[in-house]
Amino acid sequence: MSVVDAAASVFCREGYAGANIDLIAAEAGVSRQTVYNHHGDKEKLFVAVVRDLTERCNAGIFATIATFPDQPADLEADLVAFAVRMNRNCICNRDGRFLRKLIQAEGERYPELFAEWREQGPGRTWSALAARFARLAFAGHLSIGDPDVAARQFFALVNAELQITFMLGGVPAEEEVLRSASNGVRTFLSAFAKKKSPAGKQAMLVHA
Amino acid sequence: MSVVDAAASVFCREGYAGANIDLIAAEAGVSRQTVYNHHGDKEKLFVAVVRDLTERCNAGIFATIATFPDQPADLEADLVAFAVRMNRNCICNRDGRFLRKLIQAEGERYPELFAEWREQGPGRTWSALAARFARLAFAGHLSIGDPDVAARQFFALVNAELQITFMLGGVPAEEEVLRSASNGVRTFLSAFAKKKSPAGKQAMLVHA
DNA sequence: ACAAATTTAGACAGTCTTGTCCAATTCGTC
DNA sequence: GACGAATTGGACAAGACTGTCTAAATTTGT
Repeated sequence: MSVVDAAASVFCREGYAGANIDLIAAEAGVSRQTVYNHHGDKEKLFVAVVRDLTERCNAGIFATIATFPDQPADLEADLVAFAVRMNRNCICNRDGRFLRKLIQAEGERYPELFAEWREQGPGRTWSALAARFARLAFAGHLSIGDPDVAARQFFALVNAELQITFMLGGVPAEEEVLRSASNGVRTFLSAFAKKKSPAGKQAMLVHA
Repeated sequence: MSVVDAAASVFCREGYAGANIDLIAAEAGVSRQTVYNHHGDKEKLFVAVVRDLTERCNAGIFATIATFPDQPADLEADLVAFAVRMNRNCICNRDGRFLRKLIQAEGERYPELFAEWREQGPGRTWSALAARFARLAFAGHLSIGDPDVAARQFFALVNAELQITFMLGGVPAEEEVLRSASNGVRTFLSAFAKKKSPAGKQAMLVHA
């Protein structure tokens, strides 16, 4: 395991103040001196950890958004599958859990660092996701007022039942993720499903 | 400020490991020795802080749930007002923010303590809230499948736009809270509003 | 006003951590 | 195999923190 990875693990488990460099070095399988050679001091190492996690998480999120169902065969099933993918690959995986915890625990102590995360991360991923929902709406699959609001509500709904597990740093079981996503998507579609008014146009666009 | 209140503040700001007793004593306006006389050691003090916050937060949440609109004059407006009350009095206030942060940061280190919180807190408040939604549905105001799911989704929706602010430990502005609640309730009612099939019964029950 | 209880300031030992220095060893590359 | 670069282990000083102790000061109840 690389030094940065080991540091991420220890910073998350022990907090910034509680993390000690000896433990990080041991977990990385290198000597303490090597840690200092590579990263200067504890604070620089921490910054490197957050930047690394941010980058990897963003890459994962964008890759997953690329799998958003633009031409859904079965809209409900496709959205559930998308939500589960997002959870598994971005939210519940190692990087996602670590980054979330570091933001929550140390965000206030490093305003500029986490402002950077906010721009690079949520600032970009939310609009990308909103754009996909806007496209679904434009194609006649959904009836959406504000795509940004819809994207945030989609996310909130499919994670609604996992909040407490996330709070305690746990990893929800596969079936919990699926259940939360299924319930969330059902409610989401109840609220945003295309009204059946111009049924012909809807059916046409579905198969366009 | 009491010792426990000062300790809550410092534990939240600095993390458990980073919190030092001198600072807590200074913030509480007492000597360090008094802190030790009252609470034994750092770990006992931390446990006292979490129990205190849990108790106060639960009291606030139950008090707010008691204001749930059972006989709504204007269902949408009443639910928005309820959500705003819940946010202001339980989620965004000092105790709520502190307890959330301590759970996120130290939950894994004290499994039994936070298991206790989970039983006393979410375990009871969620069913209380679900019961109120079940009552609304029974009275014909909503069309709900599973009240527990609906309660969690309601909560998720009205907080959907505040997640990032919460993550960074900030306090959303009053207008943000209102906007998130309004958007959330609108979507919630789009999904769960009573279908207009037995309109007579619905109207009758509304004024019963 | 007096006695008991509590609080206070300060000193203290013991432990831990950070970050540096250095000599010896290992590694990568030619 | 040889040479330069990187890594290692260990020692080290400086500082911080916890938890204890004690004697003096202050508050409290009566």
